[in-house]
Amino acid sequence: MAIGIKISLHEGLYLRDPQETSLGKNIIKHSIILIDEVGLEAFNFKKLAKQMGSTEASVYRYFENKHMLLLYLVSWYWEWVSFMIDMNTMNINDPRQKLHIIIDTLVSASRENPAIDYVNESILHRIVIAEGTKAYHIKEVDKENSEGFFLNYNNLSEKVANVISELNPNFPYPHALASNLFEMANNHIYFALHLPELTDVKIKGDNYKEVQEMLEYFAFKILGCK
Amino acid sequence: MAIGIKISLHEGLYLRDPQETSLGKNIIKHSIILIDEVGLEAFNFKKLAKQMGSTEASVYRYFENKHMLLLYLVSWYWEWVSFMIDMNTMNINDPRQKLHIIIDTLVSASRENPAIDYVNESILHRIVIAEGTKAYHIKEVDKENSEGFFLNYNNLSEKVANVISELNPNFPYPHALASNLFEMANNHIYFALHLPELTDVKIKGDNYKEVQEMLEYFAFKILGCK
DNA sequence: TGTTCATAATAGCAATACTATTATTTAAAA
DNA sequence: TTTTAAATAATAGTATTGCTATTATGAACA
Repeated sequence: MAIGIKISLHEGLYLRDPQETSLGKNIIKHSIILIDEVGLEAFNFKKLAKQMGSTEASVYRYFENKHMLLLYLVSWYWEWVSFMIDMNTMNINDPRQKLHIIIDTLVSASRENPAIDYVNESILHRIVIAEGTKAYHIKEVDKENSEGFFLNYNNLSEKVANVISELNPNFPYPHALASNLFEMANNHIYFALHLPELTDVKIKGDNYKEVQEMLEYFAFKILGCK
Repeated sequence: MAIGIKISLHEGLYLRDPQETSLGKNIIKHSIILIDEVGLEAFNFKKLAKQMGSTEASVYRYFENKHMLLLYLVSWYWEWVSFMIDMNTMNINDPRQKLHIIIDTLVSASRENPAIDYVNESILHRIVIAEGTKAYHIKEVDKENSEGFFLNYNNLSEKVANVISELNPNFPYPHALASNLFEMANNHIYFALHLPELTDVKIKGDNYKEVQEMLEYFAFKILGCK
């Protein structure tokens, strides 16, 4: 099943492209597992190196620090979602149906057939849910945004905003609705699992159906078509 | 203007109640200023102690670590918002009008007349916007939630959910809409200032009018009353 | 007047976030 | 096949962070 996909990410995110070498791929693979396991705060390059049988200094030759590694992983995730949306909406013209597919992809991107063996999309999804906002809630946000470090997220927002505007050209907040759908999808999965007082949906096993239904309710109601 | 308000917070948040001593109040005051200035990542107790002319060890006798201090500040903020909502909706019965006031309070809580001299509500609002989600995006979230560390946020969510249900008893997602309004309010202020591609609203000076209008549009449209 | 309590001052230690240096392996070029 | 370059491993080291312990000072109070 390993099709030859290469997720394209901003060069400024890394010092050496991890997708080019086996050590690089190993860093990606194990960092996903380890961040999920211990959380971003307790995660560091020494533990990562130990776990993958390499050295701290070697990891540092790929990523400047753990913030950049997180940003890389999060960007990877959104680029992956964007790619899945493109695949799933191919040949579909009805914007209404496109938005349905976008929402479906948002909550279930992690369950799609894995095409890249060194990335466990399902665990990566958990990381984005739990740690994703830390990638841009930083003092250097303006500088990093101006350098294009958040392009994958920005582009996806633009893409979904276009579908929204197609569906309802008079809707005044297409970008806000787009980014709100992303945030809501992740937040309410997190809430359902950890802070149930903050939501009304439940998750059984890996069934995100209620989250998906809620997003559809919100999106189509806001857009005045339902 | 200093009315004798005491914001009531969960005892588990601190080791010693900072509201009880002048050193404690100083810790609150200066931590707000310093976190805003350098960001949560670069903030630590040594710098805080230095800035306020005290010692690291003294700060540690009030808060277990910087996570707990952040949680304290965030809880303080939400309790303050909750208090303001209660004040502003006193004697108002129409749930529709209540929701208007809630949204207004959410975006402008920081501009209200400051009643507690050692807390700069306006700066605290910036901290909650920029660092707030880090308070509950942690590995220990389940344990801390079960100990009631997020009660202020949970209670506010419940309060607003009740108003929503009053307004539209058939609406299936009152808690989700409530928490989404909180998150959206803060996110889109942050986006407008730092990641403008992710929103459609603009902020001029300290005028959050467009954010407020958007929240009203979303809330009332979703609830089917507009 | 003595006792208790909070804070200040200082020190110290283990872990973190990096950087530098050298040695070894691998892999491509001549 | 040898040379050379590049990537990685091994090791060490430094500055900062996160936190604890010890003692001294001063205020409060009984």
